[in-house]
Amino acid sequence: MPRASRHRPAPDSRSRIFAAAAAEFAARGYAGASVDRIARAARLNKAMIYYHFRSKAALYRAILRDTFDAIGERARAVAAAPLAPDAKVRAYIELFVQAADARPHFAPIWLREVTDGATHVDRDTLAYAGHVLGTLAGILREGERAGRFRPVSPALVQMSIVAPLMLFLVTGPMRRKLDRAGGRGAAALTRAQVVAHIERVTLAVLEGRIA
Amino acid sequence: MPRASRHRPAPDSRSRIFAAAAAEFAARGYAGASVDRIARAARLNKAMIYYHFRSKAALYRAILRDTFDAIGERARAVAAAPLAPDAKVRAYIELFVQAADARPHFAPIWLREVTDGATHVDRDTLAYAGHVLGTLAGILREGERAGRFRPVSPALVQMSIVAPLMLFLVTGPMRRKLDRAGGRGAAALTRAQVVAHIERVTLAVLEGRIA
DNA sequence: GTCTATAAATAGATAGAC
DNA sequence: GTCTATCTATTTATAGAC
Repeated sequence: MPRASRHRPAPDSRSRIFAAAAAEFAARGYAGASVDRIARAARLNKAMIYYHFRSKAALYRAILRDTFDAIGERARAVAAAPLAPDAKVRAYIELFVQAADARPHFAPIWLREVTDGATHVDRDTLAYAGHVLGTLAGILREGERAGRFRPVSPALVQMSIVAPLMLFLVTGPMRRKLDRAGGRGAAALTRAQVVAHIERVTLAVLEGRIA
Repeated sequence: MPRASRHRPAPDSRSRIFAAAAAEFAARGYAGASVDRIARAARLNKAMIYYHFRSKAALYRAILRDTFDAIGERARAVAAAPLAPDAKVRAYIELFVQAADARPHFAPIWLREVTDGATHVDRDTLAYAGHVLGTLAGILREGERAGRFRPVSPALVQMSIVAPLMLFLVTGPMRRKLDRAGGRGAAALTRAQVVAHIERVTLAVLEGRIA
């Protein structure tokens, strides 16, 4: 979590606001989130939020930016690592799993932001998201040149990776309710199952191993 | 779109509210939607909404219910049709594509509802959603018994089908902005491409054709 | 840095005339 | 069925004391 000034230690209040806001935006979405509730969760009052952040929108953008900085950095590291193409793809998938661990609120926030038509993100953060996709495109191109991958649209691959993962992460409560209201074992699905499935399928498609 | 009474023809105002509300909920989510804006879009005033529907929540639930009625009915038809297991799976996938055509606002609304933790749906509609998943489970079991499918978790299959499709449907504006802010061809992805990919991969997994 | 108090706009919902 | 007017609660945001 970044802070306002690099000269002084981060005041505890700012990071408390940051964490409370991430939880609130994740749970209720941008429109549903209340600055008052964020303040209460951070054990502060509203005025302190406006002391640290220009507005509700600026606070929201700071959270999005923070995550994309982290994902973008890791994505570049994966692309630059001395790994075979298939290992890079696996590492690229792992990257999002780890990002979900480190920032559990990112999946719901980003899913909503996308559904909102990307109306609240700033250009810079959007450019960061573009770079992540660009990194995947680079990995795929490398695999093609090495004769290991078939040509597949990077956007399609990205969606096949991220969509099931995000939806799994977000459907926890819903799957439990579904089971309670009819029982079909949807709640028993594990993250490991989903990730293994994504890795297996993605590499099979890229390596042309689908008969 | 259902109406309040089956004895009199549906008043135009009710269906106008229904359509305007679907668009508003899709664009802004439950919390972000404004009853006032829905009324204006329907060329009516707020009071008329409360004349036809008990509350904002009831209006929202009516929209969810309407779609799940339609999907549930089609799902049952697919399961009961005299088709081979692989054809049934293809038809099951098609079902969601057609539902997205008939009700373009369903994908964003359902994606948000799920992200909200399924807090606004009523039990009955949730049970309907459960039946749809149950139908898929039946198709898969039938394929297993016929020796055509390997055993795979129905919830995992459902997620692999619906997640990329929904995310594709919802990311239109976002993908266009992504291309404008860096250009990676994300906007060029077509629905046909996505659906073909989903069908190919789903059947390959079920039929054990992944080496 | 942290607070209370409050402004100003908007929300969902209702009363009651026609 | 359709309207205007309004009640009440909640929203984002700010002023100003400490």
